[in-house]
Amino acid sequence: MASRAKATIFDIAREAGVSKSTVSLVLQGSGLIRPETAVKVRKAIEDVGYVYNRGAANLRKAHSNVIGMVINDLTNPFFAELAVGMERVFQSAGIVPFIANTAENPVRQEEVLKSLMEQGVAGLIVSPARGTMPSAFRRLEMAGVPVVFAMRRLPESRVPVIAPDNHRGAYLAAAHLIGKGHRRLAFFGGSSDLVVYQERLGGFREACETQGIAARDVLVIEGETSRRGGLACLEAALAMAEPPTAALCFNDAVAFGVMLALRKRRLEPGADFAVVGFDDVVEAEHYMPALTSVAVDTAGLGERAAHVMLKMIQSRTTRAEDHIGAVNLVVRESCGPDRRTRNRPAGTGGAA
Amino acid sequence: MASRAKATIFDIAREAGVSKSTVSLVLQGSGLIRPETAVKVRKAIEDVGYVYNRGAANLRKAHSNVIGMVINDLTNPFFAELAVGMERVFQSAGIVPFIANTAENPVRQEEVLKSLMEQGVAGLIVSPARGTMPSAFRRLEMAGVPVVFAMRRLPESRVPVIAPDNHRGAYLAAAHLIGKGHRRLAFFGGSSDLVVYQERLGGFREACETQGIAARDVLVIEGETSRRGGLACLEAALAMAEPPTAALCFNDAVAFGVMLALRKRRLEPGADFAVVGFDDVVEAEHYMPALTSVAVDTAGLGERAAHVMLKMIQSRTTRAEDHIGAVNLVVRESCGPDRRTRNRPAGTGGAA
DNA sequence: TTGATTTATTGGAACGTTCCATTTATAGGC
DNA sequence: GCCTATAAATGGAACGTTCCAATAAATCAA
Repeated sequence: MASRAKATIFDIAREAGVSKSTVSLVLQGSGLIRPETAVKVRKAIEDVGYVYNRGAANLRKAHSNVIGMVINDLTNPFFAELAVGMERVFQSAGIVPFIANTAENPVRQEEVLKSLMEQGVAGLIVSPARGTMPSAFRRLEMAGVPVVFAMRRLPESRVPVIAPDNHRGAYLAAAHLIGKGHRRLAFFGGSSDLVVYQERLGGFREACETQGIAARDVLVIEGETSRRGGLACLEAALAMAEPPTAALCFNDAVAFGVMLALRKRRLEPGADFAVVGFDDVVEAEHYMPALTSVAVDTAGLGERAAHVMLKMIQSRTTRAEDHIGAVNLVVRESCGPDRRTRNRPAGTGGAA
Repeated sequence: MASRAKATIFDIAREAGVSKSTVSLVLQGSGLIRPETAVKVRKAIEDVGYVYNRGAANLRKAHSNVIGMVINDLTNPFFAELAVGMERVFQSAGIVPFIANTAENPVRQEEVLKSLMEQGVAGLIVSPARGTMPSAFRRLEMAGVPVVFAMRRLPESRVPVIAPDNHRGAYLAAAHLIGKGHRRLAFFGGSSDLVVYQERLGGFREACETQGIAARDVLVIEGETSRRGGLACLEAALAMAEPPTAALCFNDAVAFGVMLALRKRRLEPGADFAVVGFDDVVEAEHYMPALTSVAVDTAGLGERAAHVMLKMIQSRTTRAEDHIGAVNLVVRESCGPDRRTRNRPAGTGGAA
């Protein structure tokens, strides 16, 4: 019952009447030991309540089986979905990934990375915090620990990236809006220190140019990538002289904020102002109205990142190909046609 | 640039022209070494790109500084909030907690716990997966690892629990509904194999009895604790002969599902059917209509759990007091009066 | 100067594994 | 029976730390 000092491989060796080496072999499932012996040993392990000391083992083995996942914002359901995808593949490889949150704080991130390294992780999947210095991952690189960036990338870094095709996603979304007759468009939320932001905004701009929207008719408002940020963006936009009639949001959280702000002003998202999100989190489908959003196959990206990581570890390299995931626009109910265009054809009722 | 074999304490000793012991002392911030020596050593550490091997250290030190958090459903924002609270206090103690997800799967949970133990965690904060066998934590207990249950408890277990006052919360919510004139009440979602469920349902029932609601007028429908579950519950309820006019939901996710189902049927949550959630996740406030919910101070509970854990580790005990957190009902817009009652006083308009 | 005290530094033995090189037991070939 | 081949089990050294006991250097009291 009560536990004296922790049991070691020696204790169980004595218990089973074999040598420590034999126990070690059993622990590793070696085929060298006689089945009956193995059984005997396993019983002793059970009886004594032995717990394997991976730290000690790693001292010799050089490679642990711990993989860390460093996330910039645990409260964003998006990252939970990403984690779930990763876990699926790690689980089947017998690995338990450890998740750590940096809360979008580079200093905290530094601590987290340090701790993970000290723990002797075999590899790291990271969504870097905003404002991460390029140097932040130097230590990892020096130590030869495989690192994969998921969703976000750093300006100049040779770390492989698994991310969706942000440019294309934004392009599709903007084109959709324009196709619906909107002529004054906005891009809401995010900030320019994020590479993702550049990419999404780039796609948005390209669509506008290609489809003949004048530069002065596109409004870009940076802001927090949260509901609150979206709310602020919409308020700012509607305060302008000639406000936009549609917006592509940096992500779904921003879009939800925008819809909320519209409701507060007794405007109907979709009918009165079109909004498109990005990421297509599960809530998007369940919103009222359901949010049109760029689906990035989050869980799939997570799986992909995990696979790449596994391969890197296996081939003990620190390099790998980037992977840009396909995206597609999921059209739901959050963007009707521009009202001005809409009034010309048959008058459709008001309530959605 | 390229990294040869990992640098050890010996390498940096040679580099700095001191002994390994001195380096070790510096690493631990001992006051015994001369400041200038310490500086010299620290420089060498930097130059060589040394990373501390905590596994090796733990071999001697017996106590690591790793704390694990085992969560049953990472995709529920509720748990992210809990984690954030914990992280706040661990961070100030210089500890990086590792989070692992069990996805509500007892088998996976077993693996996760095993892995964490092997890693030599100093303590574990756990929200056990549904269907966890009481024996699942025996090993931990045998090994003397401090464990705290957060939010959920196991039927018979001496592990300290940090949880909200579920009974009281449910009581308050039900009383609120009854006070609004509702006479046919439902309890939606959750399943009876969860202790939390028993507690919440108990509070609900007590309120009904106390306030004179006949037993045959209270409807209990178990279901998934997710949006989807809520949807199903509402459908089932409305299909009955004399459907309820209000529901307390097991948690906010269920409540969101219920509201969604109402909308699908062109019913207005609040006006046509009252719904109350439980947990008061951040989204509750931002829903349309804003969800009345039982606030449990999730982050506060997380902080509390972390503090208890720290204290247990410090006093090397495996026992601690339970902590039942205060709750309060946050009234928003998701529950108007019973329609029948409402028609009697002055006619208030329809739209909320 | 000498010894006692304090201050800095150091060597060596653990810690719990793995893995290589051996040893011991078992079987096979002749 | 003896030698060899195969199978099964073992002892010892190593892994990178910590910590104790011991040493070396500096300071002080006489």
